Amino acid sequence: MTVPVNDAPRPRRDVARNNQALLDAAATVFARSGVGASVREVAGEAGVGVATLYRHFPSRSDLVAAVYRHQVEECAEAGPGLLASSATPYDALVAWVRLFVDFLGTKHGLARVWEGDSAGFTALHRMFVERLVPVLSDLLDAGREAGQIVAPTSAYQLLRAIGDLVAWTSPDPDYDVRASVALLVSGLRQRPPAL
Amino acid sequence: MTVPVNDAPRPRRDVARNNQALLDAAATVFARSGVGASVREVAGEAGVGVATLYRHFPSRSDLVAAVYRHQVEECAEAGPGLLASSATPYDALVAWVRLFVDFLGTKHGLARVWEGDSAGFTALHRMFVERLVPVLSDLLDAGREAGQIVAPTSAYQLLRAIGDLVAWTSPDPDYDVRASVALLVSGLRQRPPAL
Amino acid sequence: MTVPVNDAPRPRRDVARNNQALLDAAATVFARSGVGASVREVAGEAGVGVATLYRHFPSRSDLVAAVYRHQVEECAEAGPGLLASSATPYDALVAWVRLFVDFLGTKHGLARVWEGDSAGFTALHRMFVERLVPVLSDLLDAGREAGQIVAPTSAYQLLRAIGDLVAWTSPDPDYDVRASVALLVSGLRQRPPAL
Amino acid sequence: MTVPVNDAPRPRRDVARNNQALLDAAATVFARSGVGASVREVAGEAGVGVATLYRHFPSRSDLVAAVYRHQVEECAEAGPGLLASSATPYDALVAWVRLFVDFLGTKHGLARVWEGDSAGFTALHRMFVERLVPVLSDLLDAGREAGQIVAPTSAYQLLRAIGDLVAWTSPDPDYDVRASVALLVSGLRQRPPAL
DNA sequence: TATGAATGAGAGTTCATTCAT
DNA sequence: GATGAATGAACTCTCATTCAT
Repeated sequence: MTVPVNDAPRPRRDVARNNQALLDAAATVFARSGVGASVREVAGEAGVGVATLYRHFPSRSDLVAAVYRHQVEECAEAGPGLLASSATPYDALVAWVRLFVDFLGTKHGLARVWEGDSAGFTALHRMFVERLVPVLSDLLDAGREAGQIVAPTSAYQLLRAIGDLVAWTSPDPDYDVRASVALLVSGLRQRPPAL
Repeated sequence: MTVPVNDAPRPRRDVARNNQALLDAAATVFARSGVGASVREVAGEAGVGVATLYRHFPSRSDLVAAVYRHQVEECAEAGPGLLASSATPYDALVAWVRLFVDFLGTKHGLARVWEGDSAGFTALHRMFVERLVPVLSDLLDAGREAGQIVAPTSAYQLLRAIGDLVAWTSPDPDYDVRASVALLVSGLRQRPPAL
Repeated sequence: MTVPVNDAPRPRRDVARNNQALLDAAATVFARSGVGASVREVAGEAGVGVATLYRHFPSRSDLVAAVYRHQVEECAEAGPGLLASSATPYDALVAWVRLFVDFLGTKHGLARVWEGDSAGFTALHRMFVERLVPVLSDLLDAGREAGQIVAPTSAYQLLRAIGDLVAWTSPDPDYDVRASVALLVSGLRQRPPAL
Repeated sequence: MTVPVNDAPRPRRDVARNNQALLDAAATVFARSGVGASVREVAGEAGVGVATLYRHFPSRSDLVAAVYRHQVEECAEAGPGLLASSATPYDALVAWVRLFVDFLGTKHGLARVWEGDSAGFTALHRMFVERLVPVLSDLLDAGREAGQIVAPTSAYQLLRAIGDLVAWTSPDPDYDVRASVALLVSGLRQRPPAL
């Protein structure tokens, strides 16, 4: 009798190590030079050859998505809990947006997530839509049901607005991104003007 | 024999012509390919050599600023009139924002205006601050005096938020920039949540 | 305890299997993508790792030679028979050339056999010279003895000419390699012009 | 009255100089490393940057064609004269082939001219067909009319056969390309065997 | 003054070969 | 013995900017 313990042999030690090194390096480099950083810079930071980077992440899209996957997941998973533990749905929404802003806050150039696939952001774009939109949608629904939210804004629309606001963050002492996001969220409480 | 009548002689005819041709070309190209368009594309569109472009506008910053100067002026000048002709200061603010959004609407990649001088946007940045911030400031003050605006948002803060929202516009049928801006403006009517 | 019965123990079953798989794969791949095909393609076709390929055939030269060894042998062995069964030595020569052309016909890029070892063809080159030149030499001698061949062309010279003609075959509907070879062989029947 | 001396202003001195330097360099490098040599090698040999090479010759095809244009022209132009000055059409053919072989003789890797456009030889291929085929065709026709040539070989077919024979020339003391070509041409004098 | 050719660094990507597992 | 991940040099091509004409 044959007992296939595991179809896929466990990954080699060094492969896993490199993979992690690449993710760490990419995170560092992306934070430093923006998401458009050169592949060489990332590989160099990780201490591996460029081809190794290509082996692990065939397209830039894959790398970008991989780098942010964990954080996207955390964001997505936090939604229901916040809804349960907050005083009101609107409070939950605010709390979740805070989380999302914290996540995006340190990344440069992440606004380009929204540009179709022009720059290799398709995978991350999809992750955002697939994981985050439903979560935010639930929060908005709850807020609407409670009468706290009246603006007819879709989850995607709001997510993207926040994203655009936060993602191109540049160090400007006279500008407070979080205040802008707060303004935006605050706008949900009433009918917005026609523009 | 040459007699320099004047220290700053009026510019030669062809120089002026080239200058205008370059501005027109840049406007066209920026609208088509974004502000990051290649210098060759602009020079080619204007029908002049690249070096001519460099002579007229030593840095990209200068070119970008020159291209948008007129429109920035128009925006700035429209402020007082709107305040006078609108039913309420808030209405005037909304109307002015509409103008501003219209202005930014057709440019691609203008978000970079806010990135210090990283991509040569310093001059435009300064124009925005010098001409537009005071105008928007007046509008906000009026709204506040009328009790219509309560959020403690500075003119610069608001300008930049709108800019970030509008400028990275990519053709996404599921996203409506103006709706996001409306949300933001609507948020001015009450105290925003702490974030 | 290990008792080495034999200095050269017969190869392990799987080793032999891999060897054959590699040869088959190489034949397939060479026919499809040319002799310059990537090592990964060959290894992949064989279903083994690249390093296995390198173990079996340390240099590309070895692989190429091994792949064509059988066919070279067949060609070599057919010579005497043709001489015996053909009406005239010249007919035998033509028949043998046909065989040789058939052999080369399906391989791409085999002209490089003649480039010293630049691309790893030394081993195959040697096989050609050692096995085929004598056979062709006999055919030429017979033809000469019968008075059918008068051009002072050596076997190596002729072999190589045919090889160059046939081997760089590219799919060109306006070109018929066999016709060129026929022309060449036909030239043997008289003194060629000085060139 | 306007007298347009020349619509296109005469090329700048340095441009012409660079152009020539590039052609010379390419000729040198092609002779040394083959036609597949890297663009950097050519640019380096010419003492210019790679981009300069790209400006002058946008595709490899253009460079290759330019390098050999003069010689192709000479070959083409020599045809009629040879026909007039030779004792017989066949002698003229032989003389012309000699010229052609001289031309191809020093180039490495020129066999690839015949590979469709796979490697950037399209332009040269076209030159060969357009300029040389008609010339060779006339020679063959004359030979046929004189009864000296009987093989039903087209000019293109013959040109290509010679090309394949000559072009992959590698330094092999035991092999004489010219002898092979002589054999081929000699074959034209009678019906070739079926192959 | 206007031109566009020259520059050279840097981008992404591929591949034969080696080496740790 | 077999594996396939890692390597790093090589490739083509592009661009903002400078400089000779």
